[in-house]
Amino acid sequence: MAPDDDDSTDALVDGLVRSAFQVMGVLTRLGAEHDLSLTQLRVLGILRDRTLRMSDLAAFLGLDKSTMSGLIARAERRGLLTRGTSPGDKRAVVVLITDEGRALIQRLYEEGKAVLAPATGRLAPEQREQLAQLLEPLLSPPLLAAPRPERPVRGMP
Amino acid sequence: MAPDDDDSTDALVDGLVRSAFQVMGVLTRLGAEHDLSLTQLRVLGILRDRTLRMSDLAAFLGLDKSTMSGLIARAERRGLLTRGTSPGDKRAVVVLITDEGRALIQRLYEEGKAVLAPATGRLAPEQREQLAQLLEPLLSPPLLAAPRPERPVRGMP
DNA sequence: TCATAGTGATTGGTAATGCAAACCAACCTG
DNA sequence: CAGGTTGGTTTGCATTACCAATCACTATGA
Repeated sequence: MAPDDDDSTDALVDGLVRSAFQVMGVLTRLGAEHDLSLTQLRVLGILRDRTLRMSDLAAFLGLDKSTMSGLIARAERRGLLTRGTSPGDKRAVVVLITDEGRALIQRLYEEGKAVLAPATGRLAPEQREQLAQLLEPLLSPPLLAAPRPERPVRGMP
Repeated sequence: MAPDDDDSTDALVDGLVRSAFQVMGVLTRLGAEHDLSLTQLRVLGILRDRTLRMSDLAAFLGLDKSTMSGLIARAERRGLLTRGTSPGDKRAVVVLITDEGRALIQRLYEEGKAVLAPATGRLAPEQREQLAQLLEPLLSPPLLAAPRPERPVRGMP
């Protein structure tokens, strides 16, 4: 059934899942310290260098459109995001990050790096580079639906 | 401030965070198909080869003890877990996985491997092995609190 | 030994998250 | 321009998660 049902895949999946939970744990804790849920944190990360419409954002996050409304509303109420109307389509709502939101996510990113430093520091710089490169192929075509990005994507998804 | 404030760390953190979100997306979707939340899925994964008390489980997951009660109650209602009393301490409640729970998490693990196969398959077996090995140092001493494990931990955390 | 402090778990209250269904508004197609 | 589609919001519901308070049992010390 599985095309690569060997030990190397087992060990890899195991490591990926464990590292994912570890990273999520860090992000959850870090976000909580700033009253940000994981999803809100992610929204800010996505919008840091992009502007998306509600439905694109929903597709990106794998969430229902209706979920977005409340999510964006709360973030907007806190001044982290703003709603704007799309010039081309009067129905569409584009979500923009505010300066305050940008500052917050930037700060969180720095904090995240610092928290992960004890872990990443266990690798030599060449190893870090190698690890990042090995992860790349796993990320390129996302397994989950992503909206048509206007430009190549970089940074926290 | 950060001890390794270089490009290799930036790229690595970026890759780790993105892969984490990707993995979580897969697990969330997979779990949802079986009416399992991410946390429930994780609980099953943890208890697959272990038996823990409520508070240990809470510490492991980084959640409040009170959160566990409802979580375990729902899983118990579905027949995936059972509560038992600790022999040594009559206050303590140990949580055990049932055969049904074990079968479910095993099935999910297989499905997870299958879903991730297109991604992991982009790497050659040696690369997979190498990636798993590079991840290992990041995982060994967890950044978040973990309960005193009675025996070395393996498998989905 | 027995009162008291501490630990393990549950309960009740509140907020956030997420889905589904119903809905309105704007677009698009014939 | 009528009918269908798409983009968002609203409402209702279950789950998740926290905190504070509570109950049950354990452990401690006078």
